[in-house]
Amino acid sequence: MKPEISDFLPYLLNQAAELVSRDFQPFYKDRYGMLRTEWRVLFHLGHHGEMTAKQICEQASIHKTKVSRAVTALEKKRFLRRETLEDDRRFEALSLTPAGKAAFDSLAVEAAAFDASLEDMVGQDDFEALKRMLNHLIAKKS
Amino acid sequence: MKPEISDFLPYLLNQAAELVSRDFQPFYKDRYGMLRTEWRVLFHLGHHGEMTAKQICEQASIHKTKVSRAVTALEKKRFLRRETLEDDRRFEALSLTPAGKAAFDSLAVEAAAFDASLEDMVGQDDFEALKRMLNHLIAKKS
DNA sequence: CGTTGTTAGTTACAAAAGCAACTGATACCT
DNA sequence: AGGTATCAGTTGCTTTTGTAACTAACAACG
Repeated sequence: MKPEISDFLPYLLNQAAELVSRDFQPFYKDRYGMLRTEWRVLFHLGHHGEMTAKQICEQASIHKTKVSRAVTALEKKRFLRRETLEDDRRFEALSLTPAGKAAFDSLAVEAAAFDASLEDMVGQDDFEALKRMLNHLIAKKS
Repeated sequence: MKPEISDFLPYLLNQAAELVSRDFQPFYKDRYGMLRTEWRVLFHLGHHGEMTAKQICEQASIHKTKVSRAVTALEKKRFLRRETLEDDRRFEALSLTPAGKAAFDSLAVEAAAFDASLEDMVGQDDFEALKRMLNHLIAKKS
């Protein structure tokens, strides 16, 4: 039997991620001029507070050069500040400035609304199940 | 209550898609020197037979410039041939050469095995449910 | 016809991502 | 201490992507 394209999970994940990301992009791009990686870094810092670049790399599975450039860009936008750790001067503690926090708060509200719209789209039960499965898959893979 | 990062569906989809894609990449990259978009185009042609570039764009939600370049690359690799449609000479019918079919067949087997390994990872019921939900989401979004 | 508009696909240029080599700092090992 | 290895983060260079303008073919309307 011929394999159906809609049966290959990597394809489905890519497609879904692509479509959903594209729809959310205007929120951080138009208002704040952020790139996707910048938004992701801001998101992580907003959620977890102070982190090092390495921690962001690991948690978000983003390559260190991408994070490095996003951090530089966010710093230039005055959304983030860095402070070298005194016990190990290779590390920098990254944290959001008040302006960064404000941007994060505002975007977090919009993200929540966007998420809710996705929930409406697929139905509440499926939505929870989908998140659970994706978390499971991510945990197994990373 | 603080929103958890693992509760934002676009983030989860991106993360899952990224991790899974990265794992499958070696199959088409190392053996055939293909890029991701090339593999996706090959995949579609392998499944659907003859198609135009536009049809691939629509079905796969890939931008036409990306498809155009992937088609050129696949043609250079002798995996694909184009034939201008006589009833409307703007269109080109794209089809796989025997070499392209062979590559597709081989990759389709590996893709199926890869998919099965993902099924093992998340469990059969969740796997089916996940695919169903993603298909549903994609249908609603595109 | 011929002019205007639209469509499939390409190309040129700019932005972003990937990769490998690098810097500065720490750890380890003798 | 001195030498080597390792690690966090950056930078330079190449590859890939995104955007907009373009070409060639068709359509519609006068």
